[in-house]
Amino acid sequence: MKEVRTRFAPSPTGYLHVGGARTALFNYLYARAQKGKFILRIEDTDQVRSTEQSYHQVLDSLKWLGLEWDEGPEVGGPHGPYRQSERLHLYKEYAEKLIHEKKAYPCFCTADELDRKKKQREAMGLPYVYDGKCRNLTDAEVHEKKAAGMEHTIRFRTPAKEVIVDDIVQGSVRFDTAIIGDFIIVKSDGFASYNYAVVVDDHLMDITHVIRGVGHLSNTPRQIMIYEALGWQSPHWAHVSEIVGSDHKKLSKRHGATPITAFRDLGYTARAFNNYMALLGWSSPDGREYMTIDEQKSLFDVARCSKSPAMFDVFDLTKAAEVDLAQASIQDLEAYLFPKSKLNWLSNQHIRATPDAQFIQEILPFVKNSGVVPEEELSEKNERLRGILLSLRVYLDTLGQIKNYLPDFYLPFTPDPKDYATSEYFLAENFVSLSLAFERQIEQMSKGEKTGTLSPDLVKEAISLVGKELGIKGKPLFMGLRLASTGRLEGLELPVYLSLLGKERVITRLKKMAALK
RNA sequence: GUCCCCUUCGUCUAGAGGUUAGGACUCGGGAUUUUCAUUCCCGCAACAGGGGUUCGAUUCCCCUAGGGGACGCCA
Repeated sequence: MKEVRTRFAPSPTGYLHVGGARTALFNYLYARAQKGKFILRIEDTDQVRSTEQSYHQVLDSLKWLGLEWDEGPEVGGPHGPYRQSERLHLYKEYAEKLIHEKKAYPCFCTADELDRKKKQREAMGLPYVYDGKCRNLTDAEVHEKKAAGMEHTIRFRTPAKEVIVDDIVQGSVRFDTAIIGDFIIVKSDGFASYNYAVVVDDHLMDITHVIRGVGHLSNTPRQIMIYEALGWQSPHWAHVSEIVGSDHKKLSKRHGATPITAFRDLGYTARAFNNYMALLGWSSPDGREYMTIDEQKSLFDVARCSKSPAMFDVFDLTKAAEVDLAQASIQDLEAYLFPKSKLNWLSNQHIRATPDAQFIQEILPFVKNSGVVPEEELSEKNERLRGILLSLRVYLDTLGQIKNYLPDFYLPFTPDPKDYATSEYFLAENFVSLSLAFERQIEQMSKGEKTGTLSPDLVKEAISLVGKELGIKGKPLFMGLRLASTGRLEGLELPVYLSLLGKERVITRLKKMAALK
């Protein structure tokens, strides 16, 4: 059987967003599932809008997601070049062939002229189709106009017929070519237009499956006609649903789509993000939702993709309704995230599943970014930091959230009496004696220990001794001590918590809390 | 306006001519955790509406409504 070859073909006219990234993911997963190849091609024939900066941004995003392409920019391959701007000679070659065979023709209509006609039609409420003014120019006329230096485009001579797109996702869809008309395949700047270039490239690159957004479905009959005109075989089509935002509008660069890099900067792992994107429009046969990328690579099938649009339900509209999420800073985006989204749940699951060493390595930049950990302790070898991070990981939906927990372990303790005014454990009569007894026990028991260290076992022992000494047990004992020694009513298991805080900080907190009374 | 597509819990979705319409996230309740989170259990919650076809329709067909997309010398 023929090797499956899929491709992702972004245009470098902006950043990569969820819509495009999910298309890339599907192409990648399908190629992997079929043991085929995944090709990256850059569609930069829009000379006005394509930028080098955008090109790098798109590649960076794909790399972060881990969607490694087998052929394409930077890695090369036997079907190159992989940037359309470097394939101009190919488009020219086949355009000439089409003209020679009278399947395409030069058109000298100006943009202004066309624009005027279009507006007229629209004013009458009619759809615009090219009127075919240049369709039947004689060779002499063409010659003459060219000699006069008139700019021209090349139009495809659309046959009157019905084209059927046989689509893996959408089924059979019929189109009447009368509403398409003769369309431009080469622009007046000599660059191929999308519908033409994509056919030449896909054919020459031996693409077997075109997986893309359903927005392209209505372009497909044009492409099929070109395949036919050139005597080539069409690839298999798979038009997957679009992704819409919480407002039910398609995600696009102009409309609320957040750059992929923003999710990286927020502290989502690529593993979690891919998992979430895979679930947008696709479901695994057994219904499993938490999946590693390897599982996705073996399970993915474009035939299981849904036709109806999927909502990227990650931002809280009640907070972000009037905001342009595409422009928002990371800080702002964080505030607009819906804290209980499925993405966050998946992200938390993936963070927990990450091997320790990898987790530490991945979170370190975010730890650094929090700005509260001293430079000399900012290392994956630092035992205390490792302990803190590993203990805290179950709380994290994103790696970026670590900054909410770190100050407690690294910044000076400054309790505010107001916070405790109504706390039953603080108000308890024995609060101070509990505190004093605990401090004494800790001091006494840790005499022989290394400076600063406080083992969980030692803390456990101290707690029970204090309980016996003062005749307190149960919740009042544990919660009282928790408040007295940490200043908080929630957090890690107390012995672990205090051990990570270290002896000095615990003693300081005990003193400060007791002094508040 | 023309053409195309879509519509199952709030969200992601499974499903199939006969099911108590299933799962996941969220939410509510309970248990465990001497705290919070976790974990576990239980629960709330859906086939857009109207016509057909059929013994039987949420599933097939038509219409309506709503939504989306395409109608470029953008991709």
